[in-house]
Amino acid sequence: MLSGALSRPSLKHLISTCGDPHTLAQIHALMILTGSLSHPQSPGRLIAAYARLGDIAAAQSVFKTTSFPNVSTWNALIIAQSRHNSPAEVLRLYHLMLSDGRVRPDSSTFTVALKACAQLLNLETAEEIKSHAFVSGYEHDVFVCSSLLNLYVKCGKMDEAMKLFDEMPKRDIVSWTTMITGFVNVGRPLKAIGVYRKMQAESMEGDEIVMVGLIQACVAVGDVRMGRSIHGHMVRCCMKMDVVMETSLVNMYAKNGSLELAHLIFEQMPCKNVVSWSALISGYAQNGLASDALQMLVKMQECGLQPDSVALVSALLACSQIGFLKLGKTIHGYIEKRLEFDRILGTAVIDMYSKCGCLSSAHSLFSRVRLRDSISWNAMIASYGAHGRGKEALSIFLQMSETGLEPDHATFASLLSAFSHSGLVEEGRYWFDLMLQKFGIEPAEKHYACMVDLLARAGHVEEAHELIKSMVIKPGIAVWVALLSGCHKHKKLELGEYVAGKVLELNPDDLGIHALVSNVYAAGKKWDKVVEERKAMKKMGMRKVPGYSLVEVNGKLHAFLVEDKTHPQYEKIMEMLERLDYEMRKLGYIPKTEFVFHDLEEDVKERILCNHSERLAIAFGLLNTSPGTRIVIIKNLRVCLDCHDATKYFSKIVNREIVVRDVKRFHHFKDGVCSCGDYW
DNA sequence: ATAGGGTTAG
Repeated sequence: MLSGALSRPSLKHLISTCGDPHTLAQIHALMILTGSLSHPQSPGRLIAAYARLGDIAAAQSVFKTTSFPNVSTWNALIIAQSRHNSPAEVLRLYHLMLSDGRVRPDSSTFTVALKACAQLLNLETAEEIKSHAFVSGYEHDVFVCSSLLNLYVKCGKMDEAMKLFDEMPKRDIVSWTTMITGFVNVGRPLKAIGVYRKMQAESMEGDEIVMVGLIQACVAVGDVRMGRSIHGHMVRCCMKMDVVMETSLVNMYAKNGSLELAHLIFEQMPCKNVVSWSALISGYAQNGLASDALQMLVKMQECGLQPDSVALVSALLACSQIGFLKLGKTIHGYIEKRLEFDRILGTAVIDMYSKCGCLSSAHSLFSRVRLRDSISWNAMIASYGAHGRGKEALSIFLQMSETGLEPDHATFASLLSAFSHSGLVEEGRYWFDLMLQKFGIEPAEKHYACMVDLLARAGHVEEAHELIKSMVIKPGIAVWVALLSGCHKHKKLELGEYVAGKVLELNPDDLGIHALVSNVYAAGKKWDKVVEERKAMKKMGMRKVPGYSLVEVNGKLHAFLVEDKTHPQYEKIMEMLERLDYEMRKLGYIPKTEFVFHDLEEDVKERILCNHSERLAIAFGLLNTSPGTRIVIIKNLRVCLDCHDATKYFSKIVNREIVVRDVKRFHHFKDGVCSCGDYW
C-alpha cells in the first residue's frame, strides 16, 4: 500500500521536506526495498537530506553503498561536507573524485572546492582547481568566478580579485557583495563604499548581505550619519532582519558610543546568539564602560549562553581597565578549563595581568603561550615599559627580532615609550635612528613624543627641541607638551615660555596641560599670564573629570573619589591617614601644596592633599588586608607629586608593597622608594 | 537540482 503512494515525484518531495532522522531512515529503508535507490538522482537527494538533518555519517554511508556514484551523488556528499564545515574533507573528496576518473566535476563541484580553499587560505590548491575549471569550460561561470573572487579576497589578494571582477562578463549580487565585504575586510572601507556606488550605478540593488557589508564599512570609517541612513534604508525597504543584520547594527551603534541605542536594538532582538551578546559587551568595554560590560557578561550567562572567546576578550579588557584582578583570574581559569588559548585570548590575558599590576603573571603566561604574533610581543614590551622596566622591554624586543618577526610602528612606539619611562636615553637615541635606517619605519608623532619626552626629561632640552625642529610632519600637542614638561623640570624658562605659547596655540582641553603652562609662567614670574591661565583652568575645572582611585580588597573593587566622606569607614580611614601623616612628618615629609589648583589657604590645601583619592584607597586597603599584603591602586589621572612622595613614606612606615597605576604608567613603592626612581 | 557573498575580540 505504501509503495503505491511512493511514486517518484512524491518520494522526492518526501525526502526534501522530511524533518526528522527517524522518518528519513524509514524512507531510506523503503527506497532500498522498492529499488528506487537505483534511480540516478536518488542517492544524491538522500545524502543531501541526511546532511540537512546533520547526520553526516548516514550521508557517507549512502555514498559508500552507491556502486557507481554519478556527479550529483559526488556533489551531494561534497556539499554535505562543506555545510558540515569540513573544508579539508571537501578537498579530499574532490581529489578522490578526480582520481576515480569515471565522473567529471561540474560547476557546483568547482565552486564548493574553491570555497574550501578560501576557508583554508589554500591558494596553491585553488590555482590547480581554477585551471581545471577553466579548461572544463567554466571560465565565465558566475558561480565559479564568484568563488574565485572570494578566495582572493580571503587571501588578501584584492588586486587579483579586482582584475578578475573587471574581466567577468556577467556579475550578480554575490560577485558585487564579495568585492564590497572584501574591501571592508582588508581595511579599505572607502573603496568598499565606492564599489557599492558603482553597483547602484549599474542598477543593481543591494540586498541584506550588502547592507551588512556597508554597515561594517561605516564602522570602519566612523561615519555615523551614513550608518544611520543605511539603517533607515533597510527599514524603508522592509528588509528581513535577521540575527546577523541586527548584530551588525548593535555593533555599529555600540562602536560609535551610542550605547543606549545599541542596547535598545539588542533588547528588541527576537533571537540573540553569542555573537550579539559579544558585540554589545565589546561596545561597553571599548567605550570604557567596564562595569556595564561585565554586567552584560553575567546576564549572558544567566540566559544560559556560554561566553565564547570573543566575549571573554572584551570582559578581560574591562577587567584591565578597572584593575579587577580577581575577576580577571577567574576568567583566566575558565579559559584554561574550557577553551584553547589562541593569540588573541593569550594577549588579552597577558594585558589583563599587566594592567592589574601582576607583571610576573603576565610574563609567565607570555612564555607559556606559543602562538605569538607581533601584537602579543608588543603587549609584553608595552607591559614591561609601563612598569618602568625598560631593559626588560628591550630584551623582549630583541627576542622578538630573533624569531624573524618584523617590528612595526606599534612595536617601536612601545619600545620608545618603555625607554622614556625608564630614562634610557642612549638606547632611545640608538633605536630611534635604527627604526628608520634599518627597519624603514617613518617616525610618527607618537614616536617623536616619546623621544622628546625621554630627552627633555633627562635634561637634554635643547636636543629635544632640535628634534622637533627636524620633524617633517607638523608637531602636535603631545610633542610640545613633552618638551614643555622638560623645560619646567630643568628650569629652561625662556624656552619654556616660547613652548607654552606653542601649546596654547593648539587649544588644549586638558586641565593638566593648563596647570603645567601656568607653572611654567609662574616660574618665570609672568604673573599676568599666570592669572590668565588660572582663569582658564577655573572655567575648565567646572567640567573636569573628577579624580578617583580603585582598590581591590578581598576580591571586591572599591572606588574612592577625592574628599569622599560618604564611605562607611571614613572615620577609620582618616584616623589611619592622620597616623601616617604624623609618622612621615617625623621622617621628613613636607606637603607640596602647589599641586592643589585652587585659591585656598595653606592648611585647607594640605587637607585636600590628604584627601586625594589614592590616599583614601591606600588607607582603606591597609585597614582591610592582612599585614604584608600588596596593595594595587588604579587611578584615572596622573598621581600628583605630593601623593607620590607620601606613598613612598607609607610603604616604608607600614612595610608594604604599594602599586599605583596612573594614566601614564605603574609605580611600585617599596621600602620608601618608587620603581620609577622619581623619573616620571 | 545545486553551488558562491554576511555578525563579535588582543
